[in-house]
Amino acid sequence: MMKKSENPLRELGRRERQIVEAVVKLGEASVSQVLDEISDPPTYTSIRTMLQLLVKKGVLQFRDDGKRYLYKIKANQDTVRTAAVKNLLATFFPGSASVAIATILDLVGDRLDSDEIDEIQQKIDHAKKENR
Amino acid sequence: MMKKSENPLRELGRRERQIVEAVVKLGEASVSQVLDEISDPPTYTSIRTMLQLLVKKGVLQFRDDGKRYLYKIKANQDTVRTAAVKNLLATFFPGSASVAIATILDLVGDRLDSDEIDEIQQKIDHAKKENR
DNA sequence: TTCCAGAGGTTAATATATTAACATGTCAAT
DNA sequence: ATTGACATGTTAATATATTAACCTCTGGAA
Repeated sequence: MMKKSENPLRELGRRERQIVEAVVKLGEASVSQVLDEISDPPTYTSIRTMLQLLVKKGVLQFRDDGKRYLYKIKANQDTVRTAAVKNLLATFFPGSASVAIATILDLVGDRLDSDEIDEIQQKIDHAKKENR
Repeated sequence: MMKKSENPLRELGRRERQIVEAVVKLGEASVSQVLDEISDPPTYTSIRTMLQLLVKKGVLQFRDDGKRYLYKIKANQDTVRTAAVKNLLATFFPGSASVAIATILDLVGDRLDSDEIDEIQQKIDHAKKENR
């Protein structure tokens, strides 16, 4: 039924979003790690409060790791990624996914290794076949 | 110099962001159009207030169109798109741009027309050459 | 001509996000 | 054993985002 907004990041305020994105990027993170990841951070305590809040909101979850907590996003990583991509396409590249891909390639194309290129090539070939 | 945060959307609250994204998606939009674009909208007046605020913050600009205003994002579209892609990659696909592309292809691959596929294919070929 | 729909101007109330103070516990090094 | 670094628990103050009321203006329909 897809309740609670299909995008786990849409309902967040500025700082909340920033913190969740840091956690997503790190995969799993302690308060300190989040603090280090943020460029214009508030105090340690403030970040802690936000992390707690995000847990209460159901966006993050946490577990014990010795004496500290490690936080990570509650939703499945693939779900999160897919939602992020969907939003990117719908908002910034409506009806032109190829331009989105072109933008990515322009940004990082020369840093892809051949394995990755092959992988993409396969997907393209598949798309070609589907489309024929 | 890249002041004022390299990403024009990073500093925004929940609703602010939602409204800016609607404007970006529409390219240029009136208050009513933004209202129609939002799934859980507040009142017309509230949206108007937010649009004004976003203009004051320098995120949007507006112009007369007969008796109403049309709003659009202030930054160059290409800048906005690039920033969005950069953020997507850094946050959700760190070090794996190819997975990002694969995700896009999985989402819309079967809806790409052959022109678009060719375009992507060219970019891939180019990347292959660069990488050799 | 009157009236209504739909636009913008201004200002204030409210809700929420954000920050952080203060207190306590624990472990490791001295 | 004491101290300092680093962690959490709790609670409150503050800033900001968000909502919307109330007003005027204008053009077209009745």
